[in-house]
Amino acid sequence: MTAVTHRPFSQALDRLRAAGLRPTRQRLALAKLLFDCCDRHVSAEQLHGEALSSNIRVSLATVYNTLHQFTAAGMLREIVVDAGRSYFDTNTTDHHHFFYEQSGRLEDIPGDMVSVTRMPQAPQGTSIRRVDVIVRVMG
Amino acid sequence: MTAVTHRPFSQALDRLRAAGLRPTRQRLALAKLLFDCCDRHVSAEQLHGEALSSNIRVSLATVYNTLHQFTAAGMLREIVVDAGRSYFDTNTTDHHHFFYEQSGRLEDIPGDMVSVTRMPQAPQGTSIRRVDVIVRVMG
DNA sequence: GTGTTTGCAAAGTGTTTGCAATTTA
DNA sequence: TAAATTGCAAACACTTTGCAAACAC
Repeated sequence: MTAVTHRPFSQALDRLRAAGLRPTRQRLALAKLLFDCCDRHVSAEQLHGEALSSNIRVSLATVYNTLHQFTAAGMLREIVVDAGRSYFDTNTTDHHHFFYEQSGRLEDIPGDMVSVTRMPQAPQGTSIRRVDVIVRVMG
Repeated sequence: MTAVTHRPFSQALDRLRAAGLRPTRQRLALAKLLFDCCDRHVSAEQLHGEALSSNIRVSLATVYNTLHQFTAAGMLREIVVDAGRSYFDTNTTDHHHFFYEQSGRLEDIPGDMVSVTRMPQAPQGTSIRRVDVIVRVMG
């Protein structure tokens, strides 16, 4: 009961420190919601809702700012599958997505389950930033 | 000079007829802008601008409606690469896209230049509607 | 004529911004 | 205390909607 005290924010804290972001109450709470569980795909609106449900007072604007800061810091990856809504993925490793067109849900496809072969050259003077494979499913 | 008269709207007309859409002045004009030239990637705003430049009186709402009707009829394909803007692609054959993150421009990659192998199974009770590969480039 | 399509303006969505008040180091 | 961060409300960009007028068949 001495050194092994429960430290609920340690992971979040470390992540923020590593990213050079001040660990404010809001950022810590959002980081905890995002990273303490499994891999997640959240929209800003969703995360804001979760924060409020958890009695974390945070404005939607701050949620947007925070999601973008986390993305810029490489802690999140932004996924676009649907005009008019951004999803943020806590899994930043190489992987792709199933998109359920009816429900709007996203699901990871592990990177090694899809191989893109015969990639074209990047056009003159450009470099490839990322290759997104989106498998759109129905039913 | 008899049967081979120039018929500027025939392609557009035929396409509309085939889709069961009444060939109204607006739809004909938009179809002409979309399909008379090469393969194109347009946003609604863009197409509306082109229509106005060509002295075609059409409202933005009608451009949206028309793009969606054409998409439903399989004449266009909607591409989402950028939250908050839809692009419509006149190339409905199997192919993929380069997306220039700086300019927001889209460019086709012929279907046979990319091979996706080792595709995962569609999840239980779903079927694959489409696989989109987006190669995001910078520079 | 009759049902479809259009235009307009208004409403809706999701996101960003400007700035004063607050918080962090 | 100085600089970063936050909240709010307003602004924004894009898209959809409702309904009367115009149009195609």
